[in-house]
Amino acid sequence: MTDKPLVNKRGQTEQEYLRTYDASQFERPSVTVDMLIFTVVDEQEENYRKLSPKSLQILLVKRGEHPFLGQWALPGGFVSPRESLEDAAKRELFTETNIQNIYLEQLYTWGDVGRDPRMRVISTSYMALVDSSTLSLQAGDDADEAEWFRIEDKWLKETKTATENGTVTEKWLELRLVNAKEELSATIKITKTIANRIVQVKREIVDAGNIAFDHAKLIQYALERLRGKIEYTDIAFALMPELFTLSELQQVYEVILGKELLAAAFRRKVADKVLETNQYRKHAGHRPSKYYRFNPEWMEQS
Amino acid sequence: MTDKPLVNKRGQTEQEYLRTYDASQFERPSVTVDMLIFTVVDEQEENYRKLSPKSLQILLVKRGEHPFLGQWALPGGFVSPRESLEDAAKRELFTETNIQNIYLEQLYTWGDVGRDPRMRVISTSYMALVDSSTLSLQAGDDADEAEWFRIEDKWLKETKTATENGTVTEKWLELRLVNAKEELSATIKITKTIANRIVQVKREIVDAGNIAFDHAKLIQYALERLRGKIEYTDIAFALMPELFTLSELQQVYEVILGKELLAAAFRRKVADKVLETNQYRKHAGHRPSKYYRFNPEWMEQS
DNA sequence: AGAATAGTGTCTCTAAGACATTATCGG
DNA sequence: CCGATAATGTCTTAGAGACACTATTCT
Repeated sequence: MTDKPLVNKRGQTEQEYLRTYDASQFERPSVTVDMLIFTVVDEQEENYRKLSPKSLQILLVKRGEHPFLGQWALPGGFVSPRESLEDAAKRELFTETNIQNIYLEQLYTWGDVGRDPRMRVISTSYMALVDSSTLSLQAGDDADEAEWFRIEDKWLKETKTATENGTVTEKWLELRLVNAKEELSATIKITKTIANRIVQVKREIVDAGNIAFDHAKLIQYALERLRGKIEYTDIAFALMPELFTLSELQQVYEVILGKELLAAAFRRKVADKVLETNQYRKHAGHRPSKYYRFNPEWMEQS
Repeated sequence: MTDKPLVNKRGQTEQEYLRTYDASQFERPSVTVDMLIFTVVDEQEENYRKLSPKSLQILLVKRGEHPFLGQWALPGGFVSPRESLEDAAKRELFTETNIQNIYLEQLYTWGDVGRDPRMRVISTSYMALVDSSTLSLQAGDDADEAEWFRIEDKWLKETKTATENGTVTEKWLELRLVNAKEELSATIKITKTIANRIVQVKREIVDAGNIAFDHAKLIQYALERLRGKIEYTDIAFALMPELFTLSELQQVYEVILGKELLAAAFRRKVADKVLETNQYRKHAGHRPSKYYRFNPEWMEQS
């Protein structure tokens, strides 16, 4: 940088400083990544004319070791010294699903003390979105005891109280994760405090319902983020196969948002984001629908 | 939980397992928090009739030790074993500014290897928003070499290339941090890859321009998040004093978004979020403006 | 034929953009 | 009076919501 080497108060150059630096002087926490792997799958439908309803699913693994032995947890693991956080997330994703190159987004880093009874653990959660048609090729392979759960949440109750300089709103939610074999149900309390024009949100687990660690909280948070992001970005396409009909796309929006959308408005909204093909989905007992694909020219803002 | 205690494959109960657990078996990274502390201040204005223009500022500290000795860095420090991530952020904020109970939000966790030449460091960045009127009371106190910098960014150039199954957009930005005494200028490249309907964004420092570590990247990211959030949340109020005029509020939006807004539309938009007072800002060489305060009853969606 | 979805047309309503107009001060 | 900001009125435009209507298939 300059001709004269920079020295610190003890007269050391950078090389000297680094040579004598003791990296072990601070006690360090363990760092892990937790994966929130979502997909949307078709449920069974007996009436051949009707569209099969879709459901949002999340991947969990059964714990084979203490703590929380036998309970269900998010896939994840320790970040090794030589890999970046994102590489660790990709590695965990690959070992769990055998899939690469899918949508992956860092969500939040959970750093409360006491999250893990063994030691201090700080963990960063990543959300991955998988197209279920890719997935079905290798469902239930080597992964011991990894299973998909249908995910739903239910509003339970809400209270709002006035305080000296603002309000406090408490909201209770039930998070339900359902499988052919298992049914997990957790209760989470979300407290929103408004004081002195500052909004703060806190999440607490009221009942973990057989979900290990604080993972019920991480799942609820991810679901909220997924809902928020699907409205103003194009992440929904990461859940779709290469070719899809507009009705299928709309179903994906509906199952994530948990409400029905009007077809006319929906089609107007996505019109610029998709490209027509000349293929049709046929043999469905009703008018065939055109297949579309994602339009990569569509530039989302940012 | 049950009468028979759960045991793992080695026949251990949870108590036995935890007693024999070796917490030091994995090599662990250091974890730090980095603080992005923003405020909006009035610049000088000679014409007594005109409103003083506002500028967005960020707090930096001058490094007194290797590495990056003499360069400017974000305030921050190590997370200690007994405090949560958020507590660490609050502690750093307090030691740096003497302020508590302000807006604080976790932004992102940076986990690339080689971010710090001393050792593996993973750091979580937190954004804090400060009302500058509170701040002026204790500006430039004990904090050695902490200073506010006016922050601006400038679009430099953009390229868009078609690839096999999507597009790649590269955008170069200049980040300028200006002070009475110093002027830092960094260049950042943002690469946005769209492949197979999946969007990925990567940030790289092209020229760190006397900003320590990868902090230029963290600052640019925080600025982008601040811009995004001010549009769909009410965080702007965290930057305002208790009483403010609507023109002042509009100025804050304008300086953060970097564009002018139409007064009529702006007033319609914030009308429900504020409460009138019967006080006026006078002696300004023009029609007095009414003071408003934040309306805590205004519920933002979430 | 009829049950179902696919796809379009169009009216209404709301919110944002644009811009003109009035109000009010300090000098 | 003048220069400046404060505050409101109103026309236009864009987009979402609502809903009716037409098109097309398979058993």
